[in-house]
Amino acid sequence: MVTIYDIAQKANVSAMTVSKVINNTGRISEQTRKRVKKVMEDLNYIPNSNARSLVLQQTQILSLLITDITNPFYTSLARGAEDSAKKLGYRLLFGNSDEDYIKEQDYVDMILSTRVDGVLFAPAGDGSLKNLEKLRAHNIPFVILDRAVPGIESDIVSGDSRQGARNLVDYLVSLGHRRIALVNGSLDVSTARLRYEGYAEALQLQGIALDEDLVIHKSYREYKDEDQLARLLDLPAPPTAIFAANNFLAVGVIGALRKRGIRVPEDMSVVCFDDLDLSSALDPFLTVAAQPSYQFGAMGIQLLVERIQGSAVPEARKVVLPSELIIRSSAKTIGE
Amino acid sequence: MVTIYDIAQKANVSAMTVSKVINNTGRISEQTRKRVKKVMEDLNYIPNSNARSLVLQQTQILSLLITDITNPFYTSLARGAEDSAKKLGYRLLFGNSDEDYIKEQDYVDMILSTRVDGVLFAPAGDGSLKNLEKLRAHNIPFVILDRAVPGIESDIVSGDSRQGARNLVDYLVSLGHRRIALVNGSLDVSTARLRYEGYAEALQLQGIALDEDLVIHKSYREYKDEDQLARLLDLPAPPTAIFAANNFLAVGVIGALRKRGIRVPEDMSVVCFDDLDLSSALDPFLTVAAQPSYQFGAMGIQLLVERIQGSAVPEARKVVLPSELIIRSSAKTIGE
DNA sequence: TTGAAAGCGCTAACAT
DNA sequence: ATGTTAGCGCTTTCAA
Repeated sequence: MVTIYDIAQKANVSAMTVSKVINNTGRISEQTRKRVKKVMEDLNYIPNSNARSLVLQQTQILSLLITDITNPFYTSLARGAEDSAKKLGYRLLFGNSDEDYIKEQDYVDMILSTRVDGVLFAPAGDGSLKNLEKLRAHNIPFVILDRAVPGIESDIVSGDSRQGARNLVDYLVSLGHRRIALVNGSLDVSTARLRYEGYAEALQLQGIALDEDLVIHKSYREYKDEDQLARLLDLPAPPTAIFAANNFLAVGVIGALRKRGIRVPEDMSVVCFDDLDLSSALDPFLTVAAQPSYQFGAMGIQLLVERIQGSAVPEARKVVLPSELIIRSSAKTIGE
Repeated sequence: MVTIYDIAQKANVSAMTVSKVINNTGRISEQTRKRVKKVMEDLNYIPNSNARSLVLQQTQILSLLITDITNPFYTSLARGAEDSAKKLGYRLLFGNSDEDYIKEQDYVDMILSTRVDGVLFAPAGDGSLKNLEKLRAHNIPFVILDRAVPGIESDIVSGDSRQGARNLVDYLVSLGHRRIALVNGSLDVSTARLRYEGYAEALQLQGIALDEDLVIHKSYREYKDEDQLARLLDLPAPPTAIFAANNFLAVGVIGALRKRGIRVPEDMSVVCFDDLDLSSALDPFLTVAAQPSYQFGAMGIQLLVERIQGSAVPEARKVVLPSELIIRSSAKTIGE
């Protein structure tokens, strides 16, 4: 491998001079600089960033940990993070926890040993607490994405789950629905709790009694489980509308409904949190509370880098990105 | 930061002994091992992988470079790569070139300076040649994904674009179509060339003259450009079916068709290469030649690690993953 | 303007 | 079974 010493020798200077040329530090005569640069090109020299990191005590690497790479919400978020990181001169080390605390922990260990400069962390849920505490114990700056974790104070970029849920339920009520089911994520996850709260609040404000029989808590990823849904539909007074707490659950719900011959929206209205990606453009069908996922990533990196570089950054900044109600055709006026 | 020296001191041993405990090398008495381990835990010690990489001359990092993180094909591929890398003890450094040679080059430089052990490289197109040559010049093992690049001999995992295209066209012909348009990617990309060839071959075998007026070459990502499509539809004898060379182009085509009030499949049949993701489960609509994208990634990592670790690996292994024709409802018998 | 020396955290090779 | 030495490629400090 070509090192600065190879360059130094060929250019008849010291390694130190080469280093200065590379980093544009110190005073170097124009002549020397040119000569060194020439040799670097001739020899195809590429600095070894491991050696650099070792002495500098910083890597210029940021880590992004998400929970589900197949979900367009996170894909788009990743894109925002990547663009932003690139712009700011950082590399992105990428991890996918699959909503699994163990996998998440493995990634935390990897992150720690890589000595990344900071972490953009989308927690799997409340159980992420000890993983985040570990990062903190090692003084790695991090910004939390999407889901708050009780017990951790930090910068966080999140959506407004409560408000988004209320908008969705309000909308359904405005269509005449009163038996509205909630197919929720696990209560172990802050956004699921907030969506549940928003759902409950909206109902209360509309003077509709909350019926716990109409509420299912599963996981954001268990969109294929149809048993619980069956129970919902076999109720003496089944719902006329379903609010799915995320996009995947909505897809699962609709799939299961169709299997039973229940048409959406004719026989059942369905709305959800989070949009689907481009392919839904084929059939702009789902009525959703869409979140600005790209912004989650871009903004997250920005906060993170500010915290890494900035001296006087306020503690625990909370950025809340609003969701947008996009009315399409998966919900309709009741009884029409 | 806690180093092996801190551990060594607390445990009353030398740094070397600590190193041996960490790596399970050399002979260490059970007693010493226990004591050292205890101290490591007490001090929350995490090895510095940069220092390790520097002396070992290997990083245990693999790089994955894809061209479009928003495309489910690559997302799924990334997931396969990630799972596989994790299983084999490698970290994954992730890059997205956006089908852009310049961005791709930036990533190559980053990869080089990180001294990754190997690269899984999905090229943007033929112009990736010099980027791949650069990797080769620096002796970084790589495996190419999806698109062959003329001038580069290497391990490669690709689909069977020619055969997939033929299947799709044959299917359309079997439905009675004879004026079949091709909305293709750029001829700068091997898969686009092969899909074009497959298209042409299928037509010829069916005794249908190829009409270049029915062929459009754009880019795999330009799914929103409607001008060229308009030209196609305004032809004296417009097509009755369209073969889109990838999923995004199909979405664009269908969107544009609908804007003009042309229904799919009633007025126009549409098929494409590559499936959409889960969200298409909502409306299993598109008839596609689906590729096993997860396998692309998983298999790619496997070949890559074999090449990195293995001594006697044959040169330039070519793995071809077949596509599967999935017939849904975006194409129908002509005139029915 | 340039360079020598020391050290970042770790491990291979070689003692003891 | 354990320790000493040297060095991976780079930069900081200080001296020339």
